[in-house]
Amino acid sequence: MTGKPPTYQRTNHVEKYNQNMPTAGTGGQFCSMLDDIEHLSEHPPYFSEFPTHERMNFEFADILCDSYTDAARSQKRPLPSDLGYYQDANYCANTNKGSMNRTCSMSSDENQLETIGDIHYNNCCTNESDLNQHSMKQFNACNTTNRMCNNNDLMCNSSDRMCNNVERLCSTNDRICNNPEQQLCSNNERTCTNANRIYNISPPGSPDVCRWRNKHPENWNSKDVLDWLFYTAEKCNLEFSKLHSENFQSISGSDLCKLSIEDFERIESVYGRMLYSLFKDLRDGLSFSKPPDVTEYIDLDDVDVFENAKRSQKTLYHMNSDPGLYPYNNNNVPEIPRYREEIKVERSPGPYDFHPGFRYGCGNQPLQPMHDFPHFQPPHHRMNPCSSPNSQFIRRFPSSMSQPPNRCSMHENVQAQPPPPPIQRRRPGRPRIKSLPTDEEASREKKVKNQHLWEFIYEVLMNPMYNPQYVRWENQREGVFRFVQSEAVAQLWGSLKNNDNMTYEKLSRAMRHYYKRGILERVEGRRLVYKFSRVAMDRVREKRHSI
DNA sequence: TCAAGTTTTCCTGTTT
DNA sequence: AAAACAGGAAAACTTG
Repeated sequence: MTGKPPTYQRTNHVEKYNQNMPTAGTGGQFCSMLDDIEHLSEHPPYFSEFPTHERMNFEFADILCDSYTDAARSQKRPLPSDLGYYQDANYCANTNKGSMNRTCSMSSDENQLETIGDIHYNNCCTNESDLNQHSMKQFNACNTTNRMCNNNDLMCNSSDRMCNNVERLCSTNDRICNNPEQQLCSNNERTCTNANRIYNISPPGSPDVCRWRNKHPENWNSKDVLDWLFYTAEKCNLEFSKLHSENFQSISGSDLCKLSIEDFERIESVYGRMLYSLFKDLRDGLSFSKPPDVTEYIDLDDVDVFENAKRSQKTLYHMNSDPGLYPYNNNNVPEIPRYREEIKVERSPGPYDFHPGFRYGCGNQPLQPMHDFPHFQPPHHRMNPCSSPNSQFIRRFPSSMSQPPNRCSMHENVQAQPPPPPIQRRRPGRPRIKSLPTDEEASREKKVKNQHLWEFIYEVLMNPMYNPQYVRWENQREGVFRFVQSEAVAQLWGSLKNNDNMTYEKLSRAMRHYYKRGILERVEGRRLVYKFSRVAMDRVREKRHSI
């Protein structure tokens, strides 16, 4: 790699992003950037313009490279020889933030530029000397603590902007509390303007991902364990690529409490010791008060969004001023966490909550009209058993996850449950749809059902809301990916197909059909790992370009 | 209406 | 022991 990058010049859209950054959630940022793709296609992709979120940078880099390359080709503009330079700058930052060891390679070779958006799993400069060597310090140099870039012109000083994804989403509660109307309005404007790329479902970063904070680890379910793991990984800047999160997938909190440090090291060879130390603090060093009653459902017909937000102000945690469970001291070492006093949580949508006609924004900003988002329209007849056409309830727990014993108890006041019917074996094959949809519904569902499973999986992989929490690339260039929360992905797929009964077992069966059809290739000896064939990768890229 | 393609469901057995 | 994998069979569903 030779040559000196041209001087960076701030452009208007950067200003715009920076204005948006403090309050927009991940989806909002991502969509806002996509809005500007047209502009960016006219300019070399200066990835260092996109601070704060390495995953988003990474996904976005793929799109930007393709977009810019395509635009340059179509207009017969020469591709800059230093295009890859900026990518390297970007990925150095990513690596130093502890996210992923990956970089784009740079080449003036035509074929290389053809796939400039691909990811090469080469070595990436990981320290300041490497950056100096590449003369990129002025652009996006990272300091040795792997936490900050030193380009003040580009980076946001606001703690809001610098916070990681989990922090941002968790603190949304507080933002809503601080200024609910302004916040909700601005989020409405910003969030997910590109329906083709962002799903209309509640993000995994909704306040439920912090639910583990509310209870002793002994009472965590397997989802809480994963939420804690990802929170800790983000907080401590662990490298997701090295984190064996799948080994925690089926572990409950009580099981986790029983594990020794050796067990932790066995199931998580890289960070096991550190995780054990942090978990031990949670397990032994804290006191918890038993949470009071939790409202399971809320009747949306009676909800005024702003009133709901104001009401939440009285009940939700004040996380904005919360330094986090693992506040950092001057040495960037997590300190012993402290829990806040338990406060009633009136309602917080779960990561897999769906609601016909509304979708969730970021964090606890729950309700937004969904008319503009046909891509992931939740099906109308996928309703909670408690619901009725005029009274719709948000389901708090996904069907595949741990559920409260009585879904309807809040509204039915703990009625006695009838004895369970005798287990009957259903006939094999797909059951018939119970009710015929309306024309409108049929049209919408038709669009949704046009998407094949493998395309859905790819979209999820490209969505920073779900990657790496639900799925993640093992090697994006080769199309190798891994399920992190397999049942959660199955839930997403099931909701898309109006199928409450979808499980990973069934989803994986459908995936295995792809082996014969050449869409997927086997990855021997690795659980939950699949690989897109070259053909599939090419097809899905074509499709994305055509959007 | 039909055929082909796709997905879902159930199943048994194997591997990790 | 449990989860994941493998793949056959049958049925439901979509699309052209």
